[in-house]
Amino acid sequence: MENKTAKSGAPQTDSRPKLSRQRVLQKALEIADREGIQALTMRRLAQELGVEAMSLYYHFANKDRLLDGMIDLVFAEIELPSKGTWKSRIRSRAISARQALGRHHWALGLMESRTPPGPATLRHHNAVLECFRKNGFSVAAAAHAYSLLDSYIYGFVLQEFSLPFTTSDQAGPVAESIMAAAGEYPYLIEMATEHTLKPGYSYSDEFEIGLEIVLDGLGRLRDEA
Amino acid sequence: MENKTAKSGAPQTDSRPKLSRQRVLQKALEIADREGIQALTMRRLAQELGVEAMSLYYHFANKDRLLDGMIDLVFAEIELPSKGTWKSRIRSRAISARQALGRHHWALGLMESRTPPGPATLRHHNAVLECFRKNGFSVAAAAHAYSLLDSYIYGFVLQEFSLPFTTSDQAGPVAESIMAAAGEYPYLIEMATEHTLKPGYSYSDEFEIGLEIVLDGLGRLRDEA
DNA sequence: CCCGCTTACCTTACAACGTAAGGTAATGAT
DNA sequence: ATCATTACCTTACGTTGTAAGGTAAGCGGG
Repeated sequence: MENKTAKSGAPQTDSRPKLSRQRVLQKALEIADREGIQALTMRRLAQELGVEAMSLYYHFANKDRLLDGMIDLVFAEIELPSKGTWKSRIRSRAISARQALGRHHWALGLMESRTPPGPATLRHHNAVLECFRKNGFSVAAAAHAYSLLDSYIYGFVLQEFSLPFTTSDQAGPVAESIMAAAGEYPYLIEMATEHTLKPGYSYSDEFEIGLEIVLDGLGRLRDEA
Repeated sequence: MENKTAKSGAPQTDSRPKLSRQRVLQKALEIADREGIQALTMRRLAQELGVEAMSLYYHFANKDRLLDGMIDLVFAEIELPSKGTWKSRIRSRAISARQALGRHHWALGLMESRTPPGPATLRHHNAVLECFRKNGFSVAAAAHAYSLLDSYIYGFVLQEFSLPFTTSDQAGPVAESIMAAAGEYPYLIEMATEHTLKPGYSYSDEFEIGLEIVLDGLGRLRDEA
């Protein structure tokens, strides 16, 4: 016990709580964004909040519930535009979704094995479905559309962050190790030398290209039924 | 030391190694598939292989390298069909990819933060690119096509497994908790009652629907250039 | 005024984790 | 016969999530 002469650290002279669900969640996001999800430990989180680890368990049943809350916060960041054609609205919400998931790229890794979606997530999905349904999509078509669209968004972000590089000028070491096994992968090499390694290339740019193809597909889906 | 009178367990009377990269990786896959990735600990894995935990470190520098190997094994399971039109070949490899990722649905969660791709992964990507390039896709078009296609596949699997249910008859408790917040999410409820909760519905069926839309888009992409 | 309840945080403790450091028995080469 | 290499084991350490229970402050009712 090298912990003060009398009692514990700061005996809570103020009456107001130091912690709150929101404060904890925000700090958790901050740590995960800054140093990766593996750096987010209960002790570390507590420390940055100026409390002890076990205090967090007053606000969250366990770490998984905290992670659930973090995911819901990410979904809350995705904006649902209210103006324009259905296509432009869906497009800008897709771009916003990619940005949000990109800012917190630990989020996708947490999605497997998550419990029931939080309120922000539900509100979000509801709003997107509303956009489809109010613009000529049948219920079935809306289901197909939403599945395709979000699959594309999630998958793209996943690939974007599992890629060892994003822009051509940071591709050095990886490219070399692939080139090392030279003749084995001719088409990979062609792609690298003639496309992805060209100056100015950035995988991020692929997002909107694919998105337009998806949106065209959704339009056709709508007009068929 | 309650560990035998003389020495340790089985003093390795046989000359042949009990362990090998492949044997370890296969058992690791098995455990992760059976009980989830969080059940895959070095001690547990070693135990099921009949050795001690530290023995694994002779074959893998650390746990991350083992996880890398597991991912490469998953990619090795994806078959690359060699017959048919480009569309049918790409389609069946997409279906195969979904199946492989579905059999090992921890794989996607590991993809973030992975080190350079393994040989099976490289061979796989090379083969898919070959299929595009030999069938009228320009280098740029092949890049777009591959990005879109795999984004869709990865994203779909991700959604499929982050969904709390897959078929309509196991949707009970989740549906109820959403219905509880009744008026809040009208379009979510419409979707549920008129589509996803209908008997016979299975989200898995959405995959091929979206896939056809994607494939159509790829065809148009090819023919434009 | 005091007494007990609730709220919000703390202390201690533990089992399980990844793995560093070093040991050892068998095999193969010289 | 010697010695290095291979393949596995023992022990130990620091870190993790969290169970169990403690405590101090504020509040409401008698």
